[in-house]
Amino acid sequence: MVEPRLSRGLRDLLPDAMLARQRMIDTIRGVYELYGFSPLETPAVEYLDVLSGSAGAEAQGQIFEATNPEGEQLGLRFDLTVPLSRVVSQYQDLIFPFRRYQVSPVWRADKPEPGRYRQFTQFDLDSVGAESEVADTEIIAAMCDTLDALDVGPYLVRFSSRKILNLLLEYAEIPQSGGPAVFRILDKLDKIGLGKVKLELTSGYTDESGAPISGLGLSAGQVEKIERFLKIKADSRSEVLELLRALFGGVDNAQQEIDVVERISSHLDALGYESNRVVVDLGIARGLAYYTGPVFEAVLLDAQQFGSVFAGGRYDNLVRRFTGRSIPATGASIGVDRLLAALVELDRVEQRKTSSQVLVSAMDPALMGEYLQITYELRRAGIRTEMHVGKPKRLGKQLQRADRLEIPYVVIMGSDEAQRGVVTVKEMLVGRRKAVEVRSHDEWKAGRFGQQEIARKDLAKTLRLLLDG
RNA sequence: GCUGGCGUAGCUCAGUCGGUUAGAGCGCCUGAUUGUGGAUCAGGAGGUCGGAGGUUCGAAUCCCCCCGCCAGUACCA
Repeated sequence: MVEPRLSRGLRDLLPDAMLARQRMIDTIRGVYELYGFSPLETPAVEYLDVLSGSAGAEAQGQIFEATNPEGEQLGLRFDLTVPLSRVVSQYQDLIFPFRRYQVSPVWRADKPEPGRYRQFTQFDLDSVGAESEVADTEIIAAMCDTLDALDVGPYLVRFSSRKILNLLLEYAEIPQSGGPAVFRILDKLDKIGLGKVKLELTSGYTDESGAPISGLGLSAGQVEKIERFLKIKADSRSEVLELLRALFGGVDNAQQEIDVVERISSHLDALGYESNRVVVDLGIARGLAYYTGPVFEAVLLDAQQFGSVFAGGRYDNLVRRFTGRSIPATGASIGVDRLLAALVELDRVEQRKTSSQVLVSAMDPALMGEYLQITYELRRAGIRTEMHVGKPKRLGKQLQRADRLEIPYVVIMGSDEAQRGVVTVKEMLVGRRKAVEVRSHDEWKAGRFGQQEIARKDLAKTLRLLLDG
């Protein structure tokens, strides 16, 4: 015997999880198609060198490796952006800008943690070949429209630009090569607070568990400049940008880079995406390794512990390793599993165990054909219907199934109903509500809760009304 | 990766000075009720005590190694 089991970090998505998830994916797809993006699918497995070159040394350990029968080294994709850059490099006769969406699982050999799995699904939206910040604007607007369509409650999209962070390095007189280390610390601002960020930028400290955190060794003057940058806050995007212009007054090229962000902001203003949901937040850093321009991320304000559920940015250099030249690209990615987990936590998704709306029960073997007729009549009327497919046995078992699967209606027809040309429709919820007050089983059985008899010919019409009502 | 805690039935757990046949609650199955899902009652199934090795007349219990899970911490293109 083999023990049925999954390797760590992997999980099954049972029907109740899948129903909510598929509804979510359908909603997102609807918004992306409204924007005129087109679908793309790529294989889960790629050549290892196609995957690994872009990611830097630390990514290597996170790739699940595989081989094919020819003995070639392959790996499972760890994001959808690298396969996209392969595709746009490989099919140069695509019509650019290539605007695509893709929803697919990706694999990372990380240590699994709550809400974090080794296989998870991303839903990406990207424009490849568009240099203009209009493309970035569209991505941010699509993020808002998607979150609205998903009815996630209050959220905030924050954006900034990787180039502004590079200007910060210049302003604080930190060599560009020190950028990643500095940004990684700034990225923790929300989590650990300004005090610890400053310590980590300078001398380091020892945390509560006694673990030493080493510092970067920046000078007090440098840290003060960084702090001044981080403290830029204002009610509107344009005020933030004005303060930034003032702070970076003496930095070369600063005004042009700020102009880019300003143009995105004013496009968003013109479209009605205002500072109540899209803000310029200079503290956001994002993944950093391949972003070259604007970066964005969205958080749900009532579920901030889930972090950013939707994030992205501009990455103009990613295809260079395939083609030798840069193609501008910008996009964003939804962590489908993380966002769904947040919505479940917020009780903002309907959780069902089946899509069935009606169960047609079967009691009398002689009426099997009739049960099938009823079932298909309902299906052809667009009502999601299942029929009792086992032996026609105890009605109680069949009602129990409807109860457990939360199927709202059961159609009951025995020989007496059949003779009279009627069927019984039972609304399960009524009995479920009554159950708390009913004491004796006889009373429960005799109650026939939520049942009504209707003419056989009116069945589909009646159920349609009940379901729509 | 590091530190600590924990692994006993589908789930939550009890059971260690080593001692007969490893228990409970919930859940599941069957019946009371072959036309009524809740409740109740009766009966039943379900265990390599995480795995391998060791000590012992005897190990769920003690020792060693490994694996897994949980919490914190680090990392996360």
